[in-house]
Amino acid sequence: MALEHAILVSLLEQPGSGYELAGRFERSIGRFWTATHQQIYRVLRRMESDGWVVAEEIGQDGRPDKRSFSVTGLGRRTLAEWLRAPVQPEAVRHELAVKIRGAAFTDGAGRADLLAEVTRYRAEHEALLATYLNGEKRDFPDPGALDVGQRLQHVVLRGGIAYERMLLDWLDDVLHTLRAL
Amino acid sequence: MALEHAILVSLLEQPGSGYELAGRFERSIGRFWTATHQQIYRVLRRMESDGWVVAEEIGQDGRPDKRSFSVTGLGRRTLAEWLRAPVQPEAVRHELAVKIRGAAFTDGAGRADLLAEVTRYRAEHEALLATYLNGEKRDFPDPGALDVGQRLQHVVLRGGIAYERMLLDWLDDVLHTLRAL
DNA sequence: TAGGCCATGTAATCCGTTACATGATTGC
DNA sequence: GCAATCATGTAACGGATTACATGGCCTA
Repeated sequence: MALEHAILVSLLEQPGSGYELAGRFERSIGRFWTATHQQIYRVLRRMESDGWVVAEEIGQDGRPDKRSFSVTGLGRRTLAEWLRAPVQPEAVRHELAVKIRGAAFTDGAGRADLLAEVTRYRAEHEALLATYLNGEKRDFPDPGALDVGQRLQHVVLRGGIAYERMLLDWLDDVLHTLRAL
Repeated sequence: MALEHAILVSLLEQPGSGYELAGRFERSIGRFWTATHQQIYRVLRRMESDGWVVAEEIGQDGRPDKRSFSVTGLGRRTLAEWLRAPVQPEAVRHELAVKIRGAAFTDGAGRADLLAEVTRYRAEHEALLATYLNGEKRDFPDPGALDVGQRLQHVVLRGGIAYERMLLDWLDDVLHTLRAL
């Protein structure tokens, strides 16, 4: 129910085409809201017909034409209204936790497999933390000299970093627990 | 794609009716996998016709009859197979992060509203942490004397506790950042 | 007597995922 | 020559959400 709003925020930060938005959802915004290009094009069409965004046709040579979207006054007001509404309780879907509790009903081989999988998962998140820390160094080298938008982007990134650190610590706890069974 | 598996784990821990499962998804399992009773009944019907679970009709007086489900051998094997598969990358949906970045495009009143909302959200999660800690004291008073299933349930609960603590710290960071704008 | 709990469902709609489709350009 | 990137879509399916429906019992 909030892909529209994530798109509005992204387009306010920087206007762009559906393709460019899909790229951002793969990178920065994807840290806290995921979407595929199919979803983005569909929602963008609806947002356009509702007057939340307008497209500017940009002819390019050597490249397909693109439609660059910007947020209208109505879109801005719609976002402001949504910002005032309470945060909806989020749908939790933590597959690894289900698997860990499920490990009580497998044999030793199954548990060894889970241990290997947790190790792999941990390495993935260690790499993700490294890219976050890299991005922080690159984008916010001097935290004292940031404008409002950058300070807000930075605090969200710090949330991602805190989450990954917490996750790595907990995965170590999980590995110890599985080894000690 | 894994509600089935969450239900299998829950029914292996303790057989029960659709209604009872819905209650568990509101309480303990809902910490890492949410589902409504409508979803549960639908999936349960499919699982029954696939032979993953069997129902036992229990007539009750003064109460509607209920159908108590247990996991079959096939259900157990299906779960074991799923446990061996890699964890799917999770779909992230962090509405609050979208709102924080969106706050760059509102006025002072909008930001004051967001600050109030973050404060409310923080209180909610403080209460949630308290219930987790309470549950930990109640269900795992002596961590040295637990069977395999309990140790796994405990490590998952510790994950929830670590998450809530991390979240509260980050929300303090967010509140400071919003106040300093 | 009103509201909450036990117990199970149907129907409509919306959202998300997966697969498929097109076509030019640039770099290895 | 092949793969990746840019750029935009359609179609089918399945999962999730929301609303509605039934009905008896128990407690304040």
